[in-house]
Amino acid sequence: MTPPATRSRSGTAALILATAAEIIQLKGYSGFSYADVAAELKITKAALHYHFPGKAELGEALIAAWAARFADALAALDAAGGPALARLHGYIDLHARILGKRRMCMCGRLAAEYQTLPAPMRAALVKFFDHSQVWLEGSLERGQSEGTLRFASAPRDTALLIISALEGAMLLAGPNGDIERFNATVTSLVSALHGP
Amino acid sequence: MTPPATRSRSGTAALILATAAEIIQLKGYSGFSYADVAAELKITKAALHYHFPGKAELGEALIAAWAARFADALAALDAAGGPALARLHGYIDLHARILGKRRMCMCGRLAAEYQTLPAPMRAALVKFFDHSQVWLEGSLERGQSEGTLRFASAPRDTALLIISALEGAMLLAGPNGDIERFNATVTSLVSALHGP
DNA sequence: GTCTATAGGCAGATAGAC
DNA sequence: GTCTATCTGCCTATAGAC
Repeated sequence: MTPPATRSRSGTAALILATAAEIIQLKGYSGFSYADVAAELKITKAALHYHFPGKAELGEALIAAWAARFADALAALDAAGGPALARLHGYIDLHARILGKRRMCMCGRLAAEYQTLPAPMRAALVKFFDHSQVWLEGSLERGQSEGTLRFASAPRDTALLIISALEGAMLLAGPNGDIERFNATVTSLVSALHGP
Repeated sequence: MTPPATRSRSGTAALILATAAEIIQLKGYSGFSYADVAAELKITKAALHYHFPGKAELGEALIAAWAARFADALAALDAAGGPALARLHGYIDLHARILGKRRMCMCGRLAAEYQTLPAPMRAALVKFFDHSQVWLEGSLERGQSEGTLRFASAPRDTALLIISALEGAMLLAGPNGDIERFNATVTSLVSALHGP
């Protein structure tokens, strides 16, 4: 049995990834430091450099781990094989769960810093969002042929709208702290995809 | 005649605000420094501290100036007195124009960093987004009674959806660099508010 | 208003002992 | 694998001359 990518590293490396992800969701890439992670794990900065040579490499590994977890979640929704509307709600719930922990999507948070990120991190981010878009596009096409979803624009453009709305809603939930606002936005989005 | 808030400061202060806004849109609040602004304006950091005592105060002034410009633009749309759909397109165009300069909404960019911002900046951000929401809500109600806009959820929730989608679309335009993606997202959004 | 000079702190990173 | 110790550089901010 091949272990998942996230666990192919040593135990400490996995702890570092988990801790760094939390801190990045809070402070962003430019705002977090090896010192933050080291203090949280009660090890030294030098130990971090043993596992990840530099901040850029840690950043890459973080996106890769996040993307892998997200891909697993989408694959689980595929395996469940429900109707398109259920898949859509499953996708939305992935985001709602993150917000429930009072954080935002790590990749959305990093996307805000895109212009200042090292090239490998940029590429990984683009790949992450592309994957979501393709998955959603498939679900939307299915919903359209089932007749359970109604939308006027192309499935691809509608997928972009869904991703944008969810990431944007998480962005605005910060300033309000208010999950109710996120839910209201999502309800509005879903009803727009139902058609009247 | 009372000069507008943005120009009540000296010429240098206005230059600092304009330059700092550009840099913050690129690097964010935690990523930008007095050194960046000073270098761009070819003055010293100490001169900046004369006009704005610290980074937090500069940050506050930046949001205030941005909000004032945005409010002026919305007031101009009010004065134009067009139909609801035109108001909506006007609101969207404000964002498209920013993206056309390869930047994103400064307040959206700052919202991503909300958790690490000083309290006065947080409060100013909340106020900014609330103002947009109220303005949109009014436009949506008008469109609904005119019959030019059709949407199933409450005007307030639909306003939240619009703001979220636009901010999210700008967020995702970074990773793609691609204005076409933004436009596709917006088209999808508008068609969802037309009803079929 | 703008400058030089500098303080004090934290960043990312490395060398080498254990 | 983890540590101590240290380097270099940039950060925010201040004092005081011009």
